[in-house]
Amino acid sequence: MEVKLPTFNSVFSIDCVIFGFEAGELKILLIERNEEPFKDWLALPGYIVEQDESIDDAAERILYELTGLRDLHMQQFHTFGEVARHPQGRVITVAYYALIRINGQKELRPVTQYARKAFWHPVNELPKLAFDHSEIFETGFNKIRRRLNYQPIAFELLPEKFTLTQLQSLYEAVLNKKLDKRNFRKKMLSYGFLKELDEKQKGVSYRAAKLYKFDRRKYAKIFNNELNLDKVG
Amino acid sequence: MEVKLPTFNSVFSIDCVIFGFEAGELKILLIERNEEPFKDWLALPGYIVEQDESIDDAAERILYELTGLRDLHMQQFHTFGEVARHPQGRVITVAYYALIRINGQKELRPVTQYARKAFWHPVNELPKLAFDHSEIFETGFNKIRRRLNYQPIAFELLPEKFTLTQLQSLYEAVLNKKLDKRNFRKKMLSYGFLKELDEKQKGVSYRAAKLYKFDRRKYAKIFNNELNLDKVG
DNA sequence: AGATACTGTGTAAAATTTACACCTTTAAAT
DNA sequence: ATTTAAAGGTGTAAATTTTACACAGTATCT
Repeated sequence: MEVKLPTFNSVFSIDCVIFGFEAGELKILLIERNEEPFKDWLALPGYIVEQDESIDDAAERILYELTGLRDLHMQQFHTFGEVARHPQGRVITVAYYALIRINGQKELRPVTQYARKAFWHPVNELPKLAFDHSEIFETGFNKIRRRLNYQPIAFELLPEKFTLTQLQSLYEAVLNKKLDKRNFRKKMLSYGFLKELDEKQKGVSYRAAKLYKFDRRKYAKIFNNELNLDKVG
Repeated sequence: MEVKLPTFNSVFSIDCVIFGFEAGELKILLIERNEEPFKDWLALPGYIVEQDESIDDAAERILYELTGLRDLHMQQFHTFGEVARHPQGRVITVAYYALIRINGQKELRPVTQYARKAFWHPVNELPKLAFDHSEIFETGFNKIRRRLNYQPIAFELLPEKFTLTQLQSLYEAVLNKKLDKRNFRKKMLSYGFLKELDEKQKGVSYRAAKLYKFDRRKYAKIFNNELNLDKVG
């Protein structure tokens, strides 16, 4: 492939805002950088796109290399292109988000040197991050807050089987407000895409709640793969 | 500024999906290309980002150079990064949209050689466009369709003074469905951000309609600069 | 047996959305 | 002057959705 295009020393990168939900708290994935610039700072997992990979592929690869996580459903949400956002040159970065079940087993283990470690951090009280990563995080958080209302993203954060109270507290964490229990349940169940299981919560020291499952097929059928979880909050 | 980053021959570009509204029809701005590849094809206005400009600045400049239009409120909506989307090399493009009042006076005149001419084309029955521009257009159209419901973008497409029927037919054009006249008016007026003027439409051969103005201040006050024009359609 | 902690449930009032049709006004045509 | 054509402008009742609100039931632990 002959390249005739005018070029300059420029780099595409990817940054990832990965949300998880644990102990009633919303968290994101951070790394501790092991490379200049911003060595030792906390940052979003992010790195440089290769010549022969699409940005979607790059996002998956980079997240894997920096955190050991794979096969997330990542989605681009904004591109940051200020001239001076990177101290070493012109770097335009495409930001992606994903949502994931945090899971004791899944180990976070960077497979490159660029990150010393990767870990979950509550979205409240985030420290200052490297580069413009604080801004990227804010933009991504606003994005999923809005998307919660018309896409079934909540279910990607919960275990496969969950109670209605868990679902509600996730909504409360993302929207940052209290919801009414009876109204929330009525609304959620009315959609018809939650499947009630013949199973109950285990290991709690109080009355165990029923477990539910998100039924992706029914959801797609009902909403033609999108629509209007409006006014849950 | 020392560049230590790994690089490869790569290019950032911008493509613009500019919407206008005229004669009850939604249109977008196309150019006729005067350069290989895709010479003589129709395309979205788009070109390459310079080293020392932010992508937002680049979007404004490029639109101006290819069409003569300036000072639009452009907003990024998606980044396209497939490896082979450009036949001459790796080009990642950030797509922007803007909405504008089409206006007999405003002349469309490219100021570079890259475009032979620029013109408005109805969004229905678009021909095949260069590169992946048809896909970019579709993505942008879906975006504004959704945004219509929670951002005051409709008013950017209409003349400063407009009738409620014009407003309604714009909504109908974007959403591609008929709305009920009485309900539409009730809803729109209930928001309280439309200012009724002491003026009527002129030059029509039937009863002239009242003119209204979008009151940006009231809008911001009411909605804290955003929210919920939900369920107009 | 009692304490603790969360589960699970219904109803009435208020607000919003929907469906629906005809008379009025203006300019142009006759 | 009268008629015609074309769009302007208006209200109400029914249906649906949203909201506000409280307490008895059950599992576990001590």
